[in-house]
Amino acid sequence: MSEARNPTIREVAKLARVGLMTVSRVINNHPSVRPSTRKKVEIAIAQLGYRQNEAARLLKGQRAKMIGLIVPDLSDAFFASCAHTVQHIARMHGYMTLVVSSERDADLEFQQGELMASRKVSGLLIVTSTSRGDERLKHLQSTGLAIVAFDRPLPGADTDCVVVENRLGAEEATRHVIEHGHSRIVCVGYDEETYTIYERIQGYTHQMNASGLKPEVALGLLTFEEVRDWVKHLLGRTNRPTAIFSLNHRTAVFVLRALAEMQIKIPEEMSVLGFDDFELASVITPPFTTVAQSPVEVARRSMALLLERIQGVKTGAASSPAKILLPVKLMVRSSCAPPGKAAS
Amino acid sequence: MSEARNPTIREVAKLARVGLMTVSRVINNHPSVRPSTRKKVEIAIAQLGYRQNEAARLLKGQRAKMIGLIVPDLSDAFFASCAHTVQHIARMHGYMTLVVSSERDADLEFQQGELMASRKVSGLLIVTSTSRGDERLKHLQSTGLAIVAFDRPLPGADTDCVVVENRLGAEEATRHVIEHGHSRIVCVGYDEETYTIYERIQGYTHQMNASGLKPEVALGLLTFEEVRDWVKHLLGRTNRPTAIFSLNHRTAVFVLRALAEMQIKIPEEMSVLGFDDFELASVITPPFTTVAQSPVEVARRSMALLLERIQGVKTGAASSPAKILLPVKLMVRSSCAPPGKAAS
DNA sequence: TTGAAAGCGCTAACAC
DNA sequence: GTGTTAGCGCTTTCAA
Repeated sequence: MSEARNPTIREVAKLARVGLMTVSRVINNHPSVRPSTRKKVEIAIAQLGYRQNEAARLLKGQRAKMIGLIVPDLSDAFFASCAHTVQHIARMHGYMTLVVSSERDADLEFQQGELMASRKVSGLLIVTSTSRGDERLKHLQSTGLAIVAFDRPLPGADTDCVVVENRLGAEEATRHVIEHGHSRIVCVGYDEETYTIYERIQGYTHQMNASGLKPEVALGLLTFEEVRDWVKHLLGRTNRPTAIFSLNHRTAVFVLRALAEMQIKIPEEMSVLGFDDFELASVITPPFTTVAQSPVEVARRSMALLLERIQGVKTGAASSPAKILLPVKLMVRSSCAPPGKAAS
Repeated sequence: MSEARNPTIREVAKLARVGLMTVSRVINNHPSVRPSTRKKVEIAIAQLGYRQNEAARLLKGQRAKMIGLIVPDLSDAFFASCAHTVQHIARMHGYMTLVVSSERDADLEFQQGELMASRKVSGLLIVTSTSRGDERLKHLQSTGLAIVAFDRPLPGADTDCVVVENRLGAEEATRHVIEHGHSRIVCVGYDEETYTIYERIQGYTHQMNASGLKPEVALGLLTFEEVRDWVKHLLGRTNRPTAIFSLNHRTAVFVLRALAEMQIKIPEEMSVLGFDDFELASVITPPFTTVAQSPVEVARRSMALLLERIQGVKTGAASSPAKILLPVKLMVRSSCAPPGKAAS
């Protein structure tokens, strides 16, 4: 139990034979310190292995060198990748990252956001699970906290925001299927409350209508069993759909599993494609066509915005919120083909 | 900019018409407060929406209601799942979670661990990337910090530790292949420095030897290209191996990809199995046989230990370190079969 | 059982 | 350019 107490600013001052404030100024890069003095202090700091005590700074009203990250589900590959990148960049800039899974619960999200704010984080990065109309988190902004929403805008959004071209991506995917000659294309997803899904539905619907086809959207399929039953039902229909477009990863996996279980051949008997790429998409049989978005890029841009905003808050410049729209990419693989005879 | 300053203990005291200390005692559940007094204070607290200022507590030498989590790579599905669970449980107990990816860099890991300690986290949960002989992190323990290692023990370990039956799992997997009639079974992984891989190699080797077969281990295959070349070389050998056992997820995916690219049929022309289960293992063709471990369970047990230890540190009881060994499960699917003619 | 005083390590405001 | 003073909100010590 060698209670090696950390050296304080006072000890540094004594060793460098200067006043407390001089040390403080050196630490905070205040300009008005003579270079020679600065040198002395820096040497003392190095010698003692001095490090700032954040608690003391906080008590004086400063913000912590921490940023908060709230995502719906940290065990989701997409968000995990975002978190990884966020944390990495944060570290590069001297911040640590407080991470929370909101479990897709708006109340929890709000409560944890407040908690982070009360911990004086410098900024908040958030993939919201609130629905339209829930603007509770926004008020944190007025306390001078930098906030960036990503993947989905914060309702009533006047925060910086980074999202991808969900609508365009879904349109392109739908067009891709249509160009293969399909006309009965259904799309599946859970929960149109979620901004991303909602947007993708819009894209899908728009493209279907533009091509004179009738859109058909299935929602609320949360478990594998539900998806399987739905697929089964689908296959039994007269004039059954010949293509399935899944609006999110989870559902895509369920569809694939269900189809495999029923020994339906992809793409001969059913074309399938999904939104959200995944590592094994090109490894599975057949290689799965998806709309890919880059979690790394989303996180990178979000952090850049946040860091800027943190600077800005410091210098008092509350510029108007930035809106960044990132491209997606249709990864054409082999799960789409012209509708086969079996399906006609 | 409604600078709604948080109420302080002083204001609560004034409102409740008691001294500062009484409020402090109520907050900290100190026994010697008359129930009636306590009541008054509690009402005042509720009325003002008072919350403790952690910075001030820290300054007085208390620990933060935070725990630190260090993993090699947060974007890895296994660790992401661990992080999710850790964070969840931490939250349930009133802690926030500081997360760091060490990028498999021992120096970074150490540095971030120290940083967390200087932030006065209550406990540290860590999947180390240090190799045998690097005991730098251990000294943090002597400052009274609760530490639990999981997935891998901390070198020179006298910390609590939660790991899985890597050795037994590898043995069982190897036996499974042998029972299918294979005799030329190679195993692949990256880096035998990593504890888990090392253990699995031991298990594989032990079982091979026990069955009178010659073990063959390929290591250091980090990129897809390297794996592909290795697989290609393997297939060209006279008396080529008939089964590949991958010791980690990443390599397994590469092997699968390489085999698919070369149009080698699994399991007819090559049996394959891997350590570490993944969501799509049962969806891909053919369903992939793996040794599964539960990240949720690993994280759950680790957090339980950490929470206990935090309590213990508080009450001064430094019990001897717990070592927990969690079972793994061989998920028999269809990627292993008796060696075919093509391979003989 | 309760309260008053001291000070944790730092920085903002003001002197020099 | 540099030092001195006064707290930030809390808990620890000691006195009542």
